[in-house]
Amino acid sequence: MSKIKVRFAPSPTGNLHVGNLRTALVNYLFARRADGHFMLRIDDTDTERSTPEFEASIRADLTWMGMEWDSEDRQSQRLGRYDEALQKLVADGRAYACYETQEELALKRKAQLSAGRPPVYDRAALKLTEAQKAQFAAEGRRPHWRFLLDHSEVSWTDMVRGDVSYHMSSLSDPVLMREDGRVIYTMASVVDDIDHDITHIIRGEDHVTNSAAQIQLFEALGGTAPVMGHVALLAGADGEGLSKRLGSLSIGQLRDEGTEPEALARLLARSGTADPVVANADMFAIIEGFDLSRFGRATAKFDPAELVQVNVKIVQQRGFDDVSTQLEKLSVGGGEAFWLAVRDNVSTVAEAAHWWRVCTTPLAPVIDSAEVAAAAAAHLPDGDLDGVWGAWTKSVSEATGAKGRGLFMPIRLALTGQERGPEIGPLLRFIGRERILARLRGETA
RNA sequence: GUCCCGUUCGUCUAGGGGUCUAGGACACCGCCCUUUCACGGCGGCAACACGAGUUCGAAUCUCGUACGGGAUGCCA
Repeated sequence: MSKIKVRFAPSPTGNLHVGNLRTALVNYLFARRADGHFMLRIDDTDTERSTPEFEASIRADLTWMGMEWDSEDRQSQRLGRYDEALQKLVADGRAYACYETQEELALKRKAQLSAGRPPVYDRAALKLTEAQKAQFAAEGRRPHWRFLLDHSEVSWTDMVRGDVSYHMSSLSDPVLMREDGRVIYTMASVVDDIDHDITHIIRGEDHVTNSAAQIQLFEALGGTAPVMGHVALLAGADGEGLSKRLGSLSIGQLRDEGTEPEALARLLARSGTADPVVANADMFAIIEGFDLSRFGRATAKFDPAELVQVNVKIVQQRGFDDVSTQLEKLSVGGGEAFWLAVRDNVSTVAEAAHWWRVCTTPLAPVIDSAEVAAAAAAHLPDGDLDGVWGAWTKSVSEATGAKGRGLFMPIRLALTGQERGPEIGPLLRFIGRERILARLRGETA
């Protein structure tokens, strides 16, 4: 048994959304789990829509998620191979030239549809005589090429869907090469998978009919089809397809909103399975627990609210070393002590900046109890403010008789202006004596 | 239109004829803990899309209906 090798093959015609990223992640985890090889393949044969910017964005997203690839290739560098493959197919009688224009084909489809028949290509080009083809050539018309499907039943055992079979007669012969000589994904992908020795193809269920046709292509090209796995698609929280709302679930936006990569990975690796989403940032644990056969066949919903919940837990587990660079960028000071003081009260790392501002920039205090505030000001211990919280509040309590919430809430409101937040004690040294006293007097400071 | 696939607590799902008064996780609610919030502990609420059929017995098998997703490109 050769080593397992999978690939993620995005086309740089747009930014990744959670659905795409999930496909990438599933491949990545499958490879890592099996100690296999994870390849990145850039499917850039659609030169009209592919851009270097999208490609850079895709790479950035994968890297951000921690999915290193073991090798990479791009289809635009392998054009010669596709021509060779087409030649072989033509020689073997499995590919044939077609001369219909796109308008003619569209018309044909429409007619079939209104006649209540499936819009399958009628293979009219197969009946063209040599003279007719010569005539087209003389007119300067160039052919596009189709794969001659064997109208049998194709079946395979799918890694997530079990036994699948398709009657190929309900499919159109797929176009392999455009009129202008550019290769179509259907063939390029198969040629690549053969040349790269891909052993398992894992992709979304939107590819099942592709897979059926491609299995015949693999065989026609002298290879055997890899093991297939089609995971159910992800839908938005409302159940609608993800592609319809690219913007709201783009990886870039999630990242900007403070999503931690491990949170996304955790959720994406588990949604569609029965396994609980564990908020643990350990990527190794995610790999260990990954099992493709646990994925269901039903469309899973991706709920951003759940992502937020997982994310909060991941953030609160972050050690200072994990976030120091980010805090620096946010101009949050205070070092490890500050992070430890606030991390249980933030839902994103960026929110630490909020509490840093509360501590270090002027705010309007809320004086809920003038008596407690005055006593607090009077009893604030001299010297280092670290660790004085207990003694300080005790003396304030003795002086005023205030206890519990009645004691702590006025101090919290005076010092932070808010009812909720991190424990006050560890924050004192960051607010500073002067500011504490001023705020207790009700002054904006 | 045609072809695939799907439909179990709010969500992700377990389950493949009797063990299902349907299990788990997350969410939610309550209680406990607590010097805010959170964490943690304990408990609770809550689902087999609908209709026929097969069977002694159906969440599980069959058919139909409804709804949803995908495919049906000289996109990937």
